[in-house]
Amino acid sequence: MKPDQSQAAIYQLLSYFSAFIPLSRVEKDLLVSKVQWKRFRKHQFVLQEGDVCRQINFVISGCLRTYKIDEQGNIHILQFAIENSWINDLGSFHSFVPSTLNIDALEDTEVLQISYENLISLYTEAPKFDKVFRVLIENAYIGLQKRLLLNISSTAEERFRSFSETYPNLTNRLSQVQIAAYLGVSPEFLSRLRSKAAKSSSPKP
Amino acid sequence: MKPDQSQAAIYQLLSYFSAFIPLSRVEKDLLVSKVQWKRFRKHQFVLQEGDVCRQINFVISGCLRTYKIDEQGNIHILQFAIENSWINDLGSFHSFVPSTLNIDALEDTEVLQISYENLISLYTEAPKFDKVFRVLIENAYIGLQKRLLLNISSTAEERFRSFSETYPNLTNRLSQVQIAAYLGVSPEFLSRLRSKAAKSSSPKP
DNA sequence: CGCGACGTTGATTTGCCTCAACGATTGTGG
DNA sequence: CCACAATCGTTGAGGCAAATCAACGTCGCG
Repeated sequence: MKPDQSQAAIYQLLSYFSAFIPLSRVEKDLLVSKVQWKRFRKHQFVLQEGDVCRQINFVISGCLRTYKIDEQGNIHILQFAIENSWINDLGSFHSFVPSTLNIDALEDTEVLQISYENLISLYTEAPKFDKVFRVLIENAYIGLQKRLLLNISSTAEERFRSFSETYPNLTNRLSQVQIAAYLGVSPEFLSRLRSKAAKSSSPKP
Repeated sequence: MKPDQSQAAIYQLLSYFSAFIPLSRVEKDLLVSKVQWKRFRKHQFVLQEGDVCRQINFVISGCLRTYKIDEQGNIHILQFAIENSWINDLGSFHSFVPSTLNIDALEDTEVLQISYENLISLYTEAPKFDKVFRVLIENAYIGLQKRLLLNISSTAEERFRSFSETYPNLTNRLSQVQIAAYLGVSPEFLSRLRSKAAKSSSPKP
């Protein structure tokens, strides 16, 4: 591990875990020994389509996104990850198959990574992490289910409202192109939705 | 536990687990002591909107569905569960909040249930089940992610083709109304898709 | 038997996309 | 530090995918 920045990053990771489950000194040390600090520049790839996803990523600062490119070349965003979020391609990670997804940086970003081998040994040496990651992924599953439901049952307008309310910070931080690709609408249509929403919320005299 | 049918059900559950992780005699006995056999008639509710989801369900035979009713009264299906599938509302189950989802039976159905208390004690007494359920939910997450991607990036026609290929058995077993509510299209439109697909695959002379 | 779900088909409407053009902003290399 | 390119957000016109509404035959079930 590098000193300096990585020390602060590790402190952040431990705080994150402590917030929802207490870890012993031994467990903390073990965890720290398994993570690796890394930095990505804006536009840099964290994972490229065709490669196997070999580590899970915990974002310390900045912003990453997971997306897929379809046959027509359109981008569809599965997930954004800002500070204190996890991001990776679980399917590829667990089955060692080449990923069909891309992960890249929307801002300069710091992450802590855990490789597959390290994660396995983490589970083996401290089974409590089975529980920790079970809870983490349960929450991710619940969130994903909500999003799917919103997608199959709502109009683009409702999805956008819901997104703005759920992630008010992301709404300013991301460009509309990114948000449109996440909501599954064209940037042009999102623009119309926004102007419509602005009009109805503050009717100019 | 009841004898007879429930014995066969328990055997089925143990086979299911053994297929992807070995369990010791002790772990098997513990698991068995935590489950309860139950039967639901066609149309019967397993979970109703407004109630807290208090157990997870493993389907032995038959078919259940999770769905949501929107403001206009339309039904949107999140999941079907046939033999050897799990079904429940995880969000409600873990947070003790009233569910916004319904689960009911599309056929007469047998399940094995594990209550919240029993699941917690199962985790406590045999931490290996943390790992077991971590893996289960990881797989569920991966599947859900695929479905979401399909929904935001594909036309109804592609989604239907994908569904037919992924679940050929369900395609016959379920009514088109159910499949339409799962795919997020109107039953009428699904009907048109089907007739179009039939035409193109076997062009009548 | 009769009633209500189901599947089908037609006509019309609508939510959203595509293509295109335009300023405003960003960023990049000379 | 400026010039030029690239990206972004906006707006308009036209088109397509899918919803809606409606009518009709069929089937299973009480």
